[in-house]
Amino acid sequence: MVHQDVLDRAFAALSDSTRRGILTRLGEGPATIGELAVPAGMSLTGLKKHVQVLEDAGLVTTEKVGRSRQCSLGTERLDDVMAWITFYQGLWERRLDGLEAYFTLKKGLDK
Amino acid sequence: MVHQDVLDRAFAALSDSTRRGILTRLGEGPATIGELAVPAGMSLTGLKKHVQVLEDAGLVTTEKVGRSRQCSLGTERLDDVMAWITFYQGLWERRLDGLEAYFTLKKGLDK
DNA sequence: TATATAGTGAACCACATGGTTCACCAAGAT
DNA sequence: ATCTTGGTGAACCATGTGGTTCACTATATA
Repeated sequence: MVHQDVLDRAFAALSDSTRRGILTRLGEGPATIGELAVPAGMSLTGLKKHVQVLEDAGLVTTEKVGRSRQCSLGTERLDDVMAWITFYQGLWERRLDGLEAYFTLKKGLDK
Repeated sequence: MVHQDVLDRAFAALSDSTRRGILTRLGEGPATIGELAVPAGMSLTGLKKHVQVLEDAGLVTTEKVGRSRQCSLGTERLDDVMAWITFYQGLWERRLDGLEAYFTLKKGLDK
């Protein structure tokens, strides 16, 4: 799928624990590819790809400084992701309400 | 990756708009594979696979009734997903605080 | 200037994903 | 008893993903 919307890319970027780890690390401040690669136990090339995915999703910004690349948390605040989750939880709660209504009705009919 | 944790599976399941559409539809009440396949413009087999992904993530439960299969919203409330997003937004806000502190400091030094 | 270091791109690999068709089975309808 | 319908599993296909190695560039450092 070449054409993914913002939600697709954001959710996909977050579906990997290595990438979530990178975000967590960057929450403490910027880091280079190498500094991120060591704790991830991964090659520079491999880690770079993860950063690319995060950058495409707007979760990370990078800047080449000297011979290394500084990675920082990006501009995407995940508001849309949060909104979708909240929306879903609304559906879910209403589903529960429906079940409760059903059982209440059933109880009423039983007695 | 065979061993995915709950977050991995949940985020991955939500990273596809067809699947998010299925969840939205199921928020209005249960539906069969066929009823879900029509609006998705997809074969029964294709749609069944999406439902399987959602079921593996705990987002959907299904039950065979007669010759059709009833799909409903599952037990996964996405609390952990919500928690992660909230955690991330915390990181992000603190990052902003850091920038603000920096500029405040810089301003102080400039004058 | 020579050497070490940080990152990058291309090529490759195994496996996952998102879809299809086809053959089949079980359950309803006639 | 036959026919139709809803769903399923297997096989297949193209593309994506998560990782590697290797050759290379560009920047520091000695």
